[in-house]
Order: sequence, then structure tokens, then C-alpha cells
Amino acid sequence: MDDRLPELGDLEHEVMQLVWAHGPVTAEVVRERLSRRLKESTVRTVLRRLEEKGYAHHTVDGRTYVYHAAEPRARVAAKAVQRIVDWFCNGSMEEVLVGMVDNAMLDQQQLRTLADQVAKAKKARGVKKE
Amino acid sequence: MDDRLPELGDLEHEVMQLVWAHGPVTAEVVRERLSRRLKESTVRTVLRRLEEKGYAHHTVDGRTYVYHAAEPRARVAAKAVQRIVDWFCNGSMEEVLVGMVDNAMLDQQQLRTLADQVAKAKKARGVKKE
DNA sequence: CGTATATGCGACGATCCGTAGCGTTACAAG
DNA sequence: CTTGTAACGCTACGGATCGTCGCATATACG
Repeated sequence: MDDRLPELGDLEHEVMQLVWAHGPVTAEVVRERLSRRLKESTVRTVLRRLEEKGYAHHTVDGRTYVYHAAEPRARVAAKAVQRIVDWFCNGSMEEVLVGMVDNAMLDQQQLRTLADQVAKAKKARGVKKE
Repeated sequence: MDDRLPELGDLEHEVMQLVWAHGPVTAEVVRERLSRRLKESTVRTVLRRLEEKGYAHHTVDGRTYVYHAAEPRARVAAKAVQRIVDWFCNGSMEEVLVGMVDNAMLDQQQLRTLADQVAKAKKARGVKKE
């Protein structure tokens, strides 16, 4: 339950965003919603690779494959961040946050607000989850 | 001053860590410190690519190239995180943090402590920096 | 000036990714 | 049962990135 998901290319990412945004989807639906107009086989290939990489899985409805996200978007993002932190800063989340503040991507006011929001979100979710 | 640094491969990353860890370094020094034993030309190629990608730059000492990190490690890590956040969560840092708490990578107590440390670090640095 | 040494350049094989053609299968209608 | 059609997987190809070097070249030093 701690598998490292491989990186995604641009198209793979765009498709994955669609899977996350609009519940379970078929290759057709993805194709219609994509920015670029691609062949169906292209879309299916991407979906299949996404499944191989562990980002999604599918169920079968009649003769149609329906793709579901394997993990919620926030969790995947969190893992990615965790990897960055381990990778660059030997696991020191603090160093990263300092870097962000230092780089004016974030100020400590926002950080504190975020801490509050996270606490709130956790409480709200903690109830219905456990 | 807002350029997106390209991704790094495994070896490139390992070399970059050495550049960050031990001040300015020569190809020889990097080679000696590497986990794997590689040919000098390999190391030089990696260093050159690192420079092309904007992670490092060099000065010349006699006939020897000395490589310096272009940006501090924390800043690069911060940019990487920022990219993840934009990429997956449409820029919502909060969503990512919630994901981390949700995934037990972080608890809100740590988050609050981090906020304090960051505030402190900023104050300490702010003085000597401006 | 000749030799050792550090450099740049080019290259080759392995992967990854975007993109798609094609053969196959299964279900529905004639 | 035969056939048309829709959805699928498989294979592939060209471009890009990366790990890894060999080699021709430039240059400091004795």
C-alpha cells in the first residue's frame, strides 16, 4: 500500500484529470472531452497504460470498459510531494516549506491558514470515516 | 526568474545532490564520491547536461571546471512541489496538504509546528537578507 | 616543444511517450 | 447462421530523454 506510482506524460496527465473529474468514464467519453481530437485507439492506449501504471483500473459493462481512478487525486498529489521531499531534502518537509516561503510562493500567513483548514477538513472527514 | 527546471534522471539527481552537499566541485571529486564507479567522461557529460538544464553553472580554475549549484536545494524542491500542486490540484496547496494528512504522511500537529518553524526561519533570514 | 590531462562532441542502446493502424471478438440484426 | 459493427488488445514507429562511453582536441607544465 506504499507503491511508488510512475511519472505521467502530458497526455496521460490530461486523461487522468478527466478520469478524476468526471466519475467513471469510457474511452469514448474521454475522447470527447479531450482538448485535442485524437483517434480512439490512441485514447484506449493511454487508458491501458494508465492502468498498467497503477493510476486506474477498469470494470466491464457489456462490451465496454469503464475506467475508475485507483486513488483520489489528492492522495496521488500528496505522494508525489512526499517523493519530492525525500528526493531533494532528505525528508525534511520543513526545508521545503521554508523554500516556498523564501521563494514567495507562500507566506507564513497562508501557511497558518492552511493549517487551520486542514485541521477542519480532517475533523469533518474523520467523523464520517471512522 | 521564474523558469521551469526540467526533470532529472536518477544519475543526474545523485550528482546534483553531491554538488549541493559539497560546495563547488570538479568532475573528479564528483566521480570519487559517487556510489557507482563511472568513467570520467560519463560524469562530465552529466555535469554538462546539468548545466544545460539550468541546475548548475561552472567557473574555470586553470584547466579545470568547477561546478556550482545555480539555485539552493530548498528552492528547487519548492519549485518542484509547486509544479506538482499546479499539475494535480489546480494550484490548491490546501488540497495537497489535506491529502498528506489523510494519507498519514503528516498530522496537523506537525503542520502547525512547521508553520512556527517556517515563521522563525523567515525572520532569522529576513534580517541578514534584506 | 612534447606529454599528460581535462574538455567537448558525438554516439549508441534502452526507455518512455504520443499517436495510430490493424486484426480479433462479441453481440445484434437480417 | 452469416454478416456488419463497435470495442478491444497488440504492435509499432518516430521523437526525446538518459545512462554510458570513446575519441579527437586543446592546453598547462616541465
